[in-house]
Amino acid sequence: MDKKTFPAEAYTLPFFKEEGFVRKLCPKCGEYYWTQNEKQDTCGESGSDECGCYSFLANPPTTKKFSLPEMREAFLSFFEKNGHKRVKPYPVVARWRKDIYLTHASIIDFQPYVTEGIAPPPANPLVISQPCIRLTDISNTGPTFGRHLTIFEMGGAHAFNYPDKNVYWKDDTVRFHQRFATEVLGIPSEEIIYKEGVWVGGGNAGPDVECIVRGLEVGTLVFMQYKVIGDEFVELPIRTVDTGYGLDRFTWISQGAPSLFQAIYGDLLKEVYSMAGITNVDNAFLKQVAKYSGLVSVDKRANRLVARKRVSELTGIDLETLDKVLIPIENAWAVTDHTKTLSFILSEGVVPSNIQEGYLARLLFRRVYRLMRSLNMNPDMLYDIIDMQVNYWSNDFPHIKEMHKEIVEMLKVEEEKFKDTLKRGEGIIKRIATDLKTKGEINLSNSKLAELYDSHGLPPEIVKQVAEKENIQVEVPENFYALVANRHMQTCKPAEEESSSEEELEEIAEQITPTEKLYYKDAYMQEFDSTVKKVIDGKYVVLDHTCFYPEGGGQPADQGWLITNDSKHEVINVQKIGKVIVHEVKSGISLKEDIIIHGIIDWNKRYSLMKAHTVTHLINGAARRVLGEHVWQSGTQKGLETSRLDISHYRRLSQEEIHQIEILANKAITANMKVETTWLPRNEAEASYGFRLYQGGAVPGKDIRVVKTGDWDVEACAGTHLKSTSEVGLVKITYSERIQDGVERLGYAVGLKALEAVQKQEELLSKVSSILNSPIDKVDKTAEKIVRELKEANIEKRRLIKELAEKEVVTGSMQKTENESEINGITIVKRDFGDIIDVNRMVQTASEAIKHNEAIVTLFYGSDGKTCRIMIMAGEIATQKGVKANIVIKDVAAIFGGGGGGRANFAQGGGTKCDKIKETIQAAEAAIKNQIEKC
RNA sequence: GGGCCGGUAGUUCAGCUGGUAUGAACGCUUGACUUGCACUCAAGAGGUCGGGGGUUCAAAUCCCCCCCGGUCCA
Repeated sequence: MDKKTFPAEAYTLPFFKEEGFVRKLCPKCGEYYWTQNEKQDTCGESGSDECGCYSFLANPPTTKKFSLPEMREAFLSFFEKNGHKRVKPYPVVARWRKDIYLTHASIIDFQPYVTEGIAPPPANPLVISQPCIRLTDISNTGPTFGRHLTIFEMGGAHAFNYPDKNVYWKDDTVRFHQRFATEVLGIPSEEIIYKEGVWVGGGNAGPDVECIVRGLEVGTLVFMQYKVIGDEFVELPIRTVDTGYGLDRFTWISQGAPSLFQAIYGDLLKEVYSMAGITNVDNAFLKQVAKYSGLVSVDKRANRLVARKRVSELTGIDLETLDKVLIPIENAWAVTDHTKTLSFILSEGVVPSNIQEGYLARLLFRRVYRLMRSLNMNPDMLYDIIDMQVNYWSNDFPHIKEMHKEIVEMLKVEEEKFKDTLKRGEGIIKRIATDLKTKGEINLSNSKLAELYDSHGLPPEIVKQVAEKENIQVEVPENFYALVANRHMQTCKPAEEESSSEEELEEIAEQITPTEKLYYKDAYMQEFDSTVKKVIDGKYVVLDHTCFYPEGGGQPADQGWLITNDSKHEVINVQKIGKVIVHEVKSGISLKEDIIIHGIIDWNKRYSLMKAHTVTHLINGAARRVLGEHVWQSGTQKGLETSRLDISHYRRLSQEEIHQIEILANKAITANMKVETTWLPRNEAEASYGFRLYQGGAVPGKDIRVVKTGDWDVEACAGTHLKSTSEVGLVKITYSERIQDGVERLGYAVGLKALEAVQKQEELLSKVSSILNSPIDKVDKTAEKIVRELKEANIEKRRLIKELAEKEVVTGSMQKTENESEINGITIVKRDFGDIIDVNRMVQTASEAIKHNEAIVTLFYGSDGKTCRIMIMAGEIATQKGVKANIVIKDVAAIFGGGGGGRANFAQGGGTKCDKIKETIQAAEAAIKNQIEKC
């Protein structure tokens, strides 16, 4: 897609004119910018185009130094004074959205409900300081001296302009920025450059201006006003002012520190330095490099090396020195940053895992672990750093302290898992090394290196370390991670497909007025009268209002009947399409629009599902109480027989924990708690109950249905619920399993079904007890004994076969059926095993015979009428005399319609033409004789 | 959600193009020799080859489905 541009008018604001800003074209990067400084001849931004370099180092443009909390407060109160309402930060885990895992900008908090006009903003205009996590910047964290971080605070001043209500737009937005920078921070007006840009993200777009101060972009003012459809920009009804003030960057320039990390972390960073054994950090040196650090940008395919070379040219410091001094410091910075990110993510109950947001936590942890390893730090120091981070940030984010214990616990479990992975990996590498050495190779190929990372989680530097101990050379290519990405490209298949009939239904449903939902008015309503609004394809029926519950939130759809004066239609499925509820009936040909019907739902089914749904909330609350605050629902399905709830947890559940959860849930049932459902505006619901509401994931809409079960549990939930918990009667957890790393599934039965489940277990136990002929309280001991005896019997059987074989040879009991002939001192022993075609028997007997006499060849065969077997074994001497059993078998097996193979001293074959077995054996005998004679 | 790797003795793993798992090492048992801190030697025990189908005379091995574990990426 071509890069879109906006005309100059889009950026030409009264403010610029009034204040004497002029629009210039930057000769280096080719972008337009606005400045009050006549002499300014580039946009000044320190980036890969080298339009400028940092000039705030040891020379802050502000009148005083700010700490991050001071900067945050200055920002918030400035906008507060200017009509903005201060809003509390949202979580860093964006559970209210299904398209992303993490909050990576302040506007994320208000998408999509506010920006699309579905729900009103909590205030308008508003101001917020939002902790944001950007893992895309993970490899830049460190090398860019703090311009990139995985976690930072975005100061967001937002205004939402509706067609009938304009708050403020571009001009005021830039004025606010200018005033904040000059009046509050004291930055000289002519030092602020506004660079024109085009912002595109999350399906929206609009012009933006980037605010540059002494080489560093400190803020971006975005004017979201388009929706991106294909190549087109389409006007949005709501225009959103989306400003991002980089509070960490503002803090940095206010202190003029060599790096942002020093400005933000202060003593905490010094502690990390000392743990890493980094002493005497040379700030003058750092400053020299920092000046040009804006040129550095590492992405997946490009590299640190090119940027380093350029910095080396500009500073005149040789590459080796740069690396030697910088790498440990950059790593220490990254450790400091990543541990903050981990503290934040884990404090919100993300459990490290191999999927979804849990994987992001794992990625961070493993990176920190590796960085610490490269700094020769003791892994235990991680917990000291985490302690410091928790203390450092809990002043402003108190919930982190509350989760301190759980954060540490999860990290400890995660550390064990990574250690296991590494240990496993070492074994794999060693084996590969031995393998390579036997082949006479000394280099590990790039593809192997990529495979080790991709399939076994072994980072290249660790592979290198281990392999080189084994004398295998490893060259880690610069584009290593691109190689890994390529592996994925090659194997990725495009997946698509969406049923067209569903789309059709959606289109039709849009035309119909929303169905009134009687099940929300009264969940206990079983019958109703209604009018048919629409019949589609003779089987999809839309009513004026209904108490049929459509499938959703893990609760299956209701079933029942739609009855007219002269017909009865079975409802087999109910779905919600848009705002319309569609009943699928077995045959609805006779249903016509506008006729009155009487609806009856299958109440037994529905009532069971209501019990299951309410009990799911109770189990969820119980699990949280037993296991901790990191427990979140990650999936659920209600059913008539059993229901299940998947929860996040970092360990397998013990039986004791399961029993504890079961006990608590049953206590909650007997506590006879009221289940209250209320519709609340999104903002209000979030304010009263927090984001824990979103147990079932993102919930659409302006108003949210809140289901509150006494003081036990509160969730946003669309399901039908009991009035009181005591109606459930009983819940029995029947199983638990691990769905994914970090996700445990609990299965349970409710009410009478729970009793049935217990009775079934009982029946099973008594059945086992009667089979074992043992009293119930001793079945375990009896079973143990029986299994042991069975094993012993198997062993005995094998021993007996061998013994039998030995005896047969010794006593010569083979005589009757055997048939011996001799040639050149080699005896050929033929034997028909009759219907025994168990090769093992033949083998045992043959090997015993050969033990006694190495100068024989056994030619054993058998046939059960369907298949026949032939086996030849030759003793040492016979083999020397030229017997090649495998060749004989291969040659003759065709005669009885089969094949075979093996080695010179042993071969076997089989076939299906059992009537030809005599012939086959004769041929085999002849072939063996032939081989011996020829030798 | 997608991709990749793996599941064989108590443990860590071999087992190539189907043809005896006399599998290897460590651990275990017994004996001998020694008694210092991975002793040595000898003998021995130990395996529904993750589960279920299929192909085949014959499957740990090939094909399909499922289960379990690991891992990378969204």
